[in-house]
Amino acid sequence: MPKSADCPCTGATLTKLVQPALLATLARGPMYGYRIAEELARLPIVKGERPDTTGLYRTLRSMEKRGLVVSKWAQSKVGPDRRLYRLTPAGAACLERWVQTLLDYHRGIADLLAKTKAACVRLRPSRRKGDK
Amino acid sequence: MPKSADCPCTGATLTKLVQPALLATLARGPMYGYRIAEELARLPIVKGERPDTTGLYRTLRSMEKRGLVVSKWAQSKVGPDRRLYRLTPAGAACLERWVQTLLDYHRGIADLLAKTKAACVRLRPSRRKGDK
DNA sequence: GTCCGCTATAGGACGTTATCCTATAGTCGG
DNA sequence: CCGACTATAGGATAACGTCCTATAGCGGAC
Repeated sequence: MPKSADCPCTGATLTKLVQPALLATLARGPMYGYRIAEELARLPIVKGERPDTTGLYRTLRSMEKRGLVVSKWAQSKVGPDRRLYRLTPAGAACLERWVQTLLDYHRGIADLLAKTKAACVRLRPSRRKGDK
Repeated sequence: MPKSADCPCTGATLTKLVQPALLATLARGPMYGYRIAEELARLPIVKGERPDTTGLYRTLRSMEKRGLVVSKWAQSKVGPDRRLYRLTPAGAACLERWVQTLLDYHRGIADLLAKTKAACVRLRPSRRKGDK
């Protein structure tokens, strides 16, 4: 997704499904990177393994540069300071655009799935006539 | 998706949804790049615009290197020669694995969509009490 | 008290992927 | 002959993902 002019929420690319997940998570209130990683790990889409933190932090920074989130340092009682991220109105608007994009993906993948299944059936007339 | 050891059909990444589309298209019979591009342009997932041909040709080459397809030159009566691609058994197996992966994506996106919608509702108590 | 592990953020390096621009070459119609 | 369409492909660059490493606070084990 070269051209960074348009947000991924326009559906320009399928990568970065992390972004809507991230925005949706931040919509529940301000949060910091490490915690967000834990939250994202629970999503079925990333199933289990916690996302690479380096990538996540970089994504957050780039989203801040694009005005979708803002951050400020906050103290912690149990460890090092945290960079607390908060959704901006632009981020909320972006999240709303994601709804349509995700609907498109959902339909598109359903279509692709149907075509893939059909292709598989066509490819394996393995067990034919008396197939039980 | 560094590690090229595992095929995208394992669900390692969301990029390259072109690949199942491509495999499903080739499952209907041998075809060449330019024509595949036309076919892909009809899919709802890429909606309208024909995919970048450079990327498509490179994807085909990499898939050949991975043994999913094989190619041979074929003459054309209406233009320059074409590189005809054909699915291999490995490619067919890959296509079958894609079914489960696409199912996972389908469910994952549905989940993400639900969470995104819920987040949007939470974010806009805009019109509240008497909202008509 | 020191080492180890957990929390928390981040840079460097590298490989992969996507896309823009350009090059090539055959065919056909005006 | 030149432009449009067909057909494939390299170069360059941007974007993205991930591995490795660095820093630093905190708490428990030994």
